[in-house]
Amino acid sequence: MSAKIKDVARVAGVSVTSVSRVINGGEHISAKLEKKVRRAIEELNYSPSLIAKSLKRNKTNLIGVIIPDITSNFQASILSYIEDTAGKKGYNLLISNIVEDTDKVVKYLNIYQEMRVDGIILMHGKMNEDIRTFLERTTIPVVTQADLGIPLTSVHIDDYQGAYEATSYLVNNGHRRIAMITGDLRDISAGKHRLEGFLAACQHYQIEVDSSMIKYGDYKINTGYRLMNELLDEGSPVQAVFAASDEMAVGAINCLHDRGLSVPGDVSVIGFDGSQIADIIKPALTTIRQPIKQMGQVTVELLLDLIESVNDTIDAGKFKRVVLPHHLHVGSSCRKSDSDRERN
Amino acid sequence: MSAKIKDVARVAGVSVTSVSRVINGGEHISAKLEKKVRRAIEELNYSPSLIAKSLKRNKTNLIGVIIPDITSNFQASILSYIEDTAGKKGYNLLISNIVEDTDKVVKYLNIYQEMRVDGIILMHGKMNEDIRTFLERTTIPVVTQADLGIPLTSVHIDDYQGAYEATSYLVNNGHRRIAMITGDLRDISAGKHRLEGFLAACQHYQIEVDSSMIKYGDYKINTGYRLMNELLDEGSPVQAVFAASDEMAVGAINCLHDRGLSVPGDVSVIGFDGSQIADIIKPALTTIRQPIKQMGQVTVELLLDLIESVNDTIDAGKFKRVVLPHHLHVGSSCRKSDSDRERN
DNA sequence: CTGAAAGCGCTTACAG
DNA sequence: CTGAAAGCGCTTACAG
Repeated sequence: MSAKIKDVARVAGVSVTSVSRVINGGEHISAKLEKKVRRAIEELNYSPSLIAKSLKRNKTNLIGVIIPDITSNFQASILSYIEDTAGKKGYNLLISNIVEDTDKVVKYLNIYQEMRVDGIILMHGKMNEDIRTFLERTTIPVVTQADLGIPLTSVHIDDYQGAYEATSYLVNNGHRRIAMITGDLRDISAGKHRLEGFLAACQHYQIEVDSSMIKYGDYKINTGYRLMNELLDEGSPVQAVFAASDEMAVGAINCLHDRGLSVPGDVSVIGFDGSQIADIIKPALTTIRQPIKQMGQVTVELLLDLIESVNDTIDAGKFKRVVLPHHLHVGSSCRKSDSDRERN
Repeated sequence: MSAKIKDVARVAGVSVTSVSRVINGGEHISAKLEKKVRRAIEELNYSPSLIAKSLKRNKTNLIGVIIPDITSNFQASILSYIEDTAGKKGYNLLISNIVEDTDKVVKYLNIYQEMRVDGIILMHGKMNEDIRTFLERTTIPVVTQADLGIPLTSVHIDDYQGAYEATSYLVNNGHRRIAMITGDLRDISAGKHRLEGFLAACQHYQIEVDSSMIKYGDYKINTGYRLMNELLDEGSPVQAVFAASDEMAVGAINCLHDRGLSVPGDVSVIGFDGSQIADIIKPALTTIRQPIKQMGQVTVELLLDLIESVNDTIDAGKFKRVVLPHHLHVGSSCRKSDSDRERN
């Protein structure tokens, strides 16, 4: 139905080789020939098939992205920078929203493989055997935004350290009964490291933390609300809560408000991520800010490096771990004590 | 480097035709042959090329989606339902985030055309000549979530009516000085219709509205904040504000708070969309709720109908306009008067 | 039930 | 500077 390169060649009265050359540029061609071809393209409203081109060139300019939850503002923001950076380099994004369901990952990875994407970006932090097997076997360049315990190029912050700092901040402002609303146990990267950072800080400051003070969530607002409720119902009174995501922190704050407790008057709340939601909520959320823009950009840049060096035997098997800086952003959701002698 | 169908055929000792048949199913093949092929596939870790398959079958199972701003929770939510519905039907999404920059649209539409996507979803509401020309020429099925003034299948709510209801709600609760923070003038769908609905309601209730009471924005939080500031600085005191998006409403509320004004004590604020942000903000936002899940699902269903009927001459040229129901969701961001005799 | 061969729409050595 | 022809990795009539 639509015109092919052959049709253009016929109408222009030249060979398909020449048509291909004027479209792709590079080689020298006479102005006269070019004009004829351009006219024919215009006349036929010709649009070259990237599918045929991809098959021939063995390159699709496609990047597959696995994202845990696109409705998370933090993740959507990273994705927007990934899209922007990739788009400027001529790459398009194939996106799979796994809704935190790890079982879907392998299914999509296989589709990416069959689509012959040039590279894959993994934003999730959970693992299973199928994923591991796929990643070990594939020859497609991969960059992950988590520490999956596999020799893979990755870019992320130091989650352990971030959690340690968040907890220390609470301690240094006079809190002793600190609860944590953490991530999924199966999240072996951010989730695991943030919990470990919390526990390490508690140990350092000789703060007792029993299991009733730790609730496992999934980074979502509603979960933060529900777990805060459990915390208030079950345990001894808490002075502060460290949530492993801003969204759970917001859920916790809303729960506290609904139960007539003031933040930070009665309970301090600190979040993690530094997404937009932290700024719009009242009180403004104190949180660990991740460098969102940089994470998106660096991820794509590293992936493109891998894609372009895929034939260099020199770089074969090399991978990088990039740890980006985070920082504590102080809002108004934590009570401040005057005696914070040990800040930072 | 990786195995082709030819390799599988060689290892299995059969023809490529047979390999293709066991992979795609459908035709009858002997159990013995199938076993040989399966074993070879396993042995070679063979992954069929969807690129080659697409070229041959003239079908990519790709859907291109143009999204104005993926960091908007409302849009991201719709996208997640689009992704889910499409994924279940075996389609993958190619996503382009245009960051509200209409000039990017045609660029991406052309890429979609070259990628031979099976269908296109348009989430934006702005138009220009290039977009119009493309849409009139293309043979690719398109579904839009706006009324672009072109014979195209579309699914959206009645924005005019929604805005009319929102404004009426404010009036019926005793407000007379009502400002509107609306969308971009170039948004000829939602933006235009919501403004018209507002103006019509004002006229109906004989409410005077001068141009200083209307501010043009872009649906984002920061813009809502800035425009609310302008409203307070310039004009006579407002009693209520109708924002054309929840995000701008939240920005307006934060601005009011920062200036020491109470919502809804001093000023009522009503939003539009019914995204998650409406629920998490304090006070809970009164807003016009759009059926987000349904919008995503119906959009994909209609697009798949178009894709599958593309060869039916009977359906050629037919298009549908689907108008989905919205409803007023009452939160706590609007002052309620006892004398609301005319409540809808 | 199975296979040889043409063809999908391009690109790219190779030759002139 | 230009073109004929092979080939990218599949699918699918057609024949047996």
